[in-house]
Amino acid sequence: MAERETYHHGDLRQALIGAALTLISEKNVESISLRDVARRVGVSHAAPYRHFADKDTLLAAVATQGFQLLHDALEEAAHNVPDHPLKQLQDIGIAYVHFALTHSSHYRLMFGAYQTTASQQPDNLAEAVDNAFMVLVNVIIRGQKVGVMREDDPRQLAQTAWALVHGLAMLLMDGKISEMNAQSVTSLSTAVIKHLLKGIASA
Amino acid sequence: MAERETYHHGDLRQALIGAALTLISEKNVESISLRDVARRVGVSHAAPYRHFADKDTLLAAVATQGFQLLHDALEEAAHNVPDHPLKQLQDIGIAYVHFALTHSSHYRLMFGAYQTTASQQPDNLAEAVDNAFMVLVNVIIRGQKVGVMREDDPRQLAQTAWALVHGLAMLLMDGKISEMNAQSVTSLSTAVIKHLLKGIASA
DNA sequence: TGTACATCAGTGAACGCGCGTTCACTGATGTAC
DNA sequence: TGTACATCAGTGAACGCGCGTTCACTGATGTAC
Repeated sequence: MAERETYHHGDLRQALIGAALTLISEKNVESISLRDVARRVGVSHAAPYRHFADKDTLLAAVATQGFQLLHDALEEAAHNVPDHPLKQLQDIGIAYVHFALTHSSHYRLMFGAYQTTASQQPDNLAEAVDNAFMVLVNVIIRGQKVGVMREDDPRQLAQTAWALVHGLAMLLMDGKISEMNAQSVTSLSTAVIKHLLKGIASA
Repeated sequence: MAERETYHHGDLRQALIGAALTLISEKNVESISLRDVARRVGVSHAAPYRHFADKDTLLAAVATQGFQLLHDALEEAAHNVPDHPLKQLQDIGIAYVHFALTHSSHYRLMFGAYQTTASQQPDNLAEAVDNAFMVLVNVIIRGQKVGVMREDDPRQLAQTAWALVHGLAMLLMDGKISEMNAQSVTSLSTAVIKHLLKGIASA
């Protein structure tokens, strides 16, 4: 597609990741092919093999980038009310669901089944996942220090919160929960998260 | 594979669904093909078209059957302590996660992305989904009547619980939450669900 | 500044593959008389 | 009880397809002297 004046691309690696991302936002993850991605960049379909061992490795890189974006989105949400951990946790949750729904195809890739079986699982993927997760954990630890959250294992509380927003996002994406009664996704998320917060807040 | 003595199969429709289920339990959903399924039953690869419009329709039938199984598993869990809605809700949640993890490939199909885009969405799929969901709703309504649960919208409380267990099951299946510290899935599920229950129980 | 050479990035043809779906067919079954 | 015929289930060849990956290659780049 794109025209190149030089024989060498310059930064084909990043370009391929970017193209994969664009394609993912256009159609669903399963139906994008390595050849599609190469076409998009305007490069022969064998060229990607100079930068990625195989298709899965490229997709893993895209997934890694997704977790970095997610991390940034959560961090940003956390910075709005830095002194109110409970509200912070709520905002992070809402931002989480919002991110998932506005990047649904990317999000699906990040959590896709094949990731588990992928031949090459780059270490920075696991690291990126953990970074995003730690945003939750840290807010909870702060909440406990300030005395507004229960003194349970903070990682387990974070896993609970994660499970809730992940599940909500997925059910919405897959159409299993329909936003009936003209209820917006945000207000539904808010309500759902508040139920959990009642369980997390110290009595 | 299987030998047939008669030209006509008898109940090819059910046999195909069954074979698809077996294949799904052996490998992941994306990699099973219609031809695989037909081979398994010992029938030509064109034969399924006498019973299903296309591949998606067959898979939708398999998904529907999955939701019926899930419904039965949840009902069974609910019947153990019929007079204690909070405990009941907890048991249902644990049973839910257990079902998902012991039928992971089937479960993935039930919630798969393609379901949303499927050409033929049989009405009994939506019905089966709703039946399973109603197990949750009904327990909550009973809990409210008995006065042990908050008086929020029961459907929304049920959606919250659903999101939690769905998310937990998915994160575990996808290896995003690892059962570290030799903590069993059941004890993790129990702990996670208890956090939510604190939010749902009436103060 | 110029040249030789190693290294690396991208090419394009080719491989083998299995898929979903269609089609004209044939074998089996049931029903009306 | 026997026959004619419509209906339906399953067959097997064929279609067109795009995929992931490999390979020997060529064009570009940088570095040592």
